[in-house]
Amino acid sequence: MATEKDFDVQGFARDIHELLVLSSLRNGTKHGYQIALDVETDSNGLFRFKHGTLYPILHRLEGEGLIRGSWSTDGGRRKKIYALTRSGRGHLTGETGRVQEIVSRLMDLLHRPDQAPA
Amino acid sequence: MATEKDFDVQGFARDIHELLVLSSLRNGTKHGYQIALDVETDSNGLFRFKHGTLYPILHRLEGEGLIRGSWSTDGGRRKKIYALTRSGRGHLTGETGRVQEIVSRLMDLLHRPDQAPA
DNA sequence: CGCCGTTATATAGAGTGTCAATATATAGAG
DNA sequence: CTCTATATATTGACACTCTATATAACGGCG
Repeated sequence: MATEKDFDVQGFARDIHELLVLSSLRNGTKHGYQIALDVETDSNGLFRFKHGTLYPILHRLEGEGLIRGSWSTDGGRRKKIYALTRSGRGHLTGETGRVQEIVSRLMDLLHRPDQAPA
Repeated sequence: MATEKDFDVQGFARDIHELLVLSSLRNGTKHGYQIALDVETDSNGLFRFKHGTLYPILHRLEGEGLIRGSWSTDGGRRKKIYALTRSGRGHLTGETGRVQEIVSRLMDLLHRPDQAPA
């Protein structure tokens, strides 16, 4: 009985972005722009967010209760500071494991040695 | 000079499907329907193709010269038998390496231990 | 021998999400 | 005071998957 949610490429790509955001928030609260900068730095430029991609993700995650944002007008420039919720932290752990599992089974398939055809 | 094509989530999802097809063809020629069945079997049901997803991919790969298809009316029922081209085999090797690199850097980021905030 | 499920390929339309471009607004440099 | 960087947000174009439908022939069953 495969209770586990079955694989879906579309959702997989979306999950990667979400996990990058969640994971970036593990180390403390940040505003959106900072998340984008940090993800780019931490991945040595491999992963980067476009504005038009990042903000919808942030709103989606907030709507799901995985992060919580609060406005800060500190210094005059408004920023929306995001914090990882308890639920978000759990989601990060669980989904990371799920992605790890999928990725390892994918690479296993791709690296499987050639077999003689029946 | 980062010659390497930079990461793109959308293309990444597409690549996974393409690699599954290419990889399935390593072991010999197959028609589309058979590829779908084999991928599902080989991945223990984790990865599976919908008809509306598979055929466009097959046509795309054929257009790029990575696979070559030829019609077989053996027995009456028409099948389009696909074979991996030399170029396709090279692509499979190269892209598998690239995907491996990306996922390993992704998992590295996600598993990176929490750091004390500055 | 006609009915129907399986094999087999194909396309159209809907849905979802990324991406490029643009808009707004403030702080700080020159 | 203008220009760039910081900072958030939305809109429309585009790409790709997914659902549903169409076509067609094989094989089992009554």
